[in-house]
Amino acid sequence: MSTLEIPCYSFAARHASRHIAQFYDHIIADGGIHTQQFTTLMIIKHKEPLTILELAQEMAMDRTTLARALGPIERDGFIEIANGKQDRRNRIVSITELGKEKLDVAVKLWRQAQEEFESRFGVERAAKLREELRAAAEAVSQK
Amino acid sequence: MSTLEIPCYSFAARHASRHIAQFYDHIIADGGIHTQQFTTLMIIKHKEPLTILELAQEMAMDRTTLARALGPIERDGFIEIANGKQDRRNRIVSITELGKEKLDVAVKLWRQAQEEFESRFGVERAAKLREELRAAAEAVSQK
DNA sequence: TCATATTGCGTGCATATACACCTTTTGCCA
DNA sequence: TGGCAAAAGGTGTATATGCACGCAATATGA
Repeated sequence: MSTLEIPCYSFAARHASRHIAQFYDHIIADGGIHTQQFTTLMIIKHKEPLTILELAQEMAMDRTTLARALGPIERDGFIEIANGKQDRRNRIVSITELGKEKLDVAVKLWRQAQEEFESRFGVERAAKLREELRAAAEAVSQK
Repeated sequence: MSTLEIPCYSFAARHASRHIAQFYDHIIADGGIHTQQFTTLMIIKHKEPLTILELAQEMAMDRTTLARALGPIERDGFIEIANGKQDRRNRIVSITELGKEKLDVAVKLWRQAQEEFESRFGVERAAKLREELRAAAEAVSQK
């Protein structure tokens, strides 16, 4: 594989991200949601109720990207988005009972994916990589 | 940042990929192409002429994803896609003179991004991360 | 209190990503 | 050599990603 000939850190990250995401999606897809949606539901469940902006900050994502990602899981009835009472600019996101049920199934599949990844890559090595990815994201995010 | 509360390797990779890509794009954008397009042009320049499938394999990408990514850079005149002579199923990709000019400018900006990343994250550490990303992608790709 | 700045959000647009399905062309072998 | 499998590629559909821009609601200060 001549992929390595361009030592671009961005390409390396993108490349790994694509393949790892595919790996997870192929395992989690049976649960009816994608890996990205799984993460979103997990955050919502543990932090609800919260606004679009708060959710975007929790996930370190662009606000508009996240807002659009909510579309499919709202359409499928996994979350609800209501108008804010105190501040009417806000949109309040919360998980539904159906969403919690989906999440319960997905969590089991996600654990399988996590374990399979650790099995293939190594537990210590995986933890180290995750920490380095977090640090790299932080390094490029600071002004 | 409570992002860390979900120790998902897929989310960590996606998160880092997003932010690193943004970091690179903000530097390279002045050259008129995106980071992903830069990588594509680099590969094409050094491997041309090559088919869609060969290019996709070089970049370890899905064939259809890559084929669509060629649209904008073909439209802008940076590459040409011709029909194969020997095998008429093939589409032969090559870079144009305009594409080479764009690439020359982009390479300079890309080097700036590389150096800035290494400056922020550390040269050795960055090299190690890139290698681990490559290994992780390989680990999840094998059957 | 009113004008203005700020905040929270939605939308249009463009690229990125990949799966399912289809057509065309080629290769192979009975 | 005729038919069928395999290969190369294109298209429809759906999610992911983020920038520029605009609107409505809130906060602020004179």
